[in-house]
Amino acid sequence: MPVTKGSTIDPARTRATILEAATAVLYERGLDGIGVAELCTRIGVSKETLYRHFGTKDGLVEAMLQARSERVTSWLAEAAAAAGDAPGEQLAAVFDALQRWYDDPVFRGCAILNAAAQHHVDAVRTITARHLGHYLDLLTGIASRAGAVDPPVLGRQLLMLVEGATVVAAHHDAAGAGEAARQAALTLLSAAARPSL
Amino acid sequence: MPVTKGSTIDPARTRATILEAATAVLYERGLDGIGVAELCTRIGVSKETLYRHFGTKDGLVEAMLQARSERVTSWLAEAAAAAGDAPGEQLAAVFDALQRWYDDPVFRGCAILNAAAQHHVDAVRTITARHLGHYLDLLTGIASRAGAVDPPVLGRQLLMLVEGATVVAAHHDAAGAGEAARQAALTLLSAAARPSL
DNA sequence: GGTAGATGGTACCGGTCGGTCCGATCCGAT
DNA sequence: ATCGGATCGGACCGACCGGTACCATCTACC
Repeated sequence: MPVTKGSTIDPARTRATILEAATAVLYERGLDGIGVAELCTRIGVSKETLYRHFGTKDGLVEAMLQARSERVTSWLAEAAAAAGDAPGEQLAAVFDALQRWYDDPVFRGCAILNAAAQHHVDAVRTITARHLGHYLDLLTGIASRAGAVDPPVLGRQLLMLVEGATVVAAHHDAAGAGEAARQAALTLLSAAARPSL
Repeated sequence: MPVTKGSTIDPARTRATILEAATAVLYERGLDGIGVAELCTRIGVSKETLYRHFGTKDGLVEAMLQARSERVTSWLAEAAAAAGDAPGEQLAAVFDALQRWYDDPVFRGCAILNAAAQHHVDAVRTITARHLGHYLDLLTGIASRAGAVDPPVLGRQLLMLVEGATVVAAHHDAAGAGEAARQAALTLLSAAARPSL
């Protein structure tokens, strides 16, 4: 957790290190749950360095949420891709990946949605909307390849299952949330692909 | 018992007024987005009165979330009950009620989940879990009366749709979120009630 | 009219907030 | 050997935080 500055003074590396450590601490404590001073001691960096890299606390938050969105989105997309070409398999893989996330002891819900729930800054709302948009694209693609009658609608319903499962896992009971959502998702997928049955 | 009434101006009414006004302001601004001083001027009450009724800011927050949970839960239950005895109709009524909520210009997601996303206090987490539990009871009851093979599982899946629709409506696009979720819910209900088809 | 509780208004408290600044130190390149 | 950028550690700032104290005022009941 302390700054592991390799052999070089490398601003880019310092920035990345701050980002990674700050993400963990702010996720655990909440954006307003820790001040900049304590945050800096926890991640082992001076206030001046943090402010030189990110300007303001809000700047750090935005950079961190943006990075988190990209990481999580590609992580889900890769989980789907690794499951092969069958849309049903890809969808199941997405929810299996989510369940693994829910089982992480530090899981506290989606960091981006948590941030949007408390921070009214426009930049955060923009990042959040785009984040959900990326999820929607992934799920709509699966719906489309499954031959759904109305892929955008099914994609949206699957997005609701993803987000709903995350909320339930975070605030009610994480055990089996991913599996329950996966089963519901596959039911919707089948019904949409063969509406006559 | 004749005693007790030493009161004069009606503290209970004052308390209720504070609770109602504070709910609106804190929902709009976020729990940490406004200080007690400004909050008091906004709701037209002195700090001393507020602190005498609720002890601390956290006390106010907890009382407010508890009241909100009860109001919203009974509101949804009544919407379902008003739809008659058919489980499918009741379920549809729930999502129709949600869509009306989403269409409110001040809609910013579920106040209770928003609070839980930022506040790590145990009392808030407890209120949130219980709140979701009440939703779950309502939906599991519908699932059961619909003859679902496994009412608890279907109830949980329906809960995910409710919460997912709320998240999507709050942070992505409110238009038609309730309708999309309703359609998905009815599909799940049909599939669970007649698994052989 | 007297009295007691409820309230408003306001000054005040210690602490913490986000953010700035400066000197000392470290490091890689020259 | 030296120099310049990156970093650290901490002092410092004004503003605001949640919370308390005090007092004048108001209102309902006697």
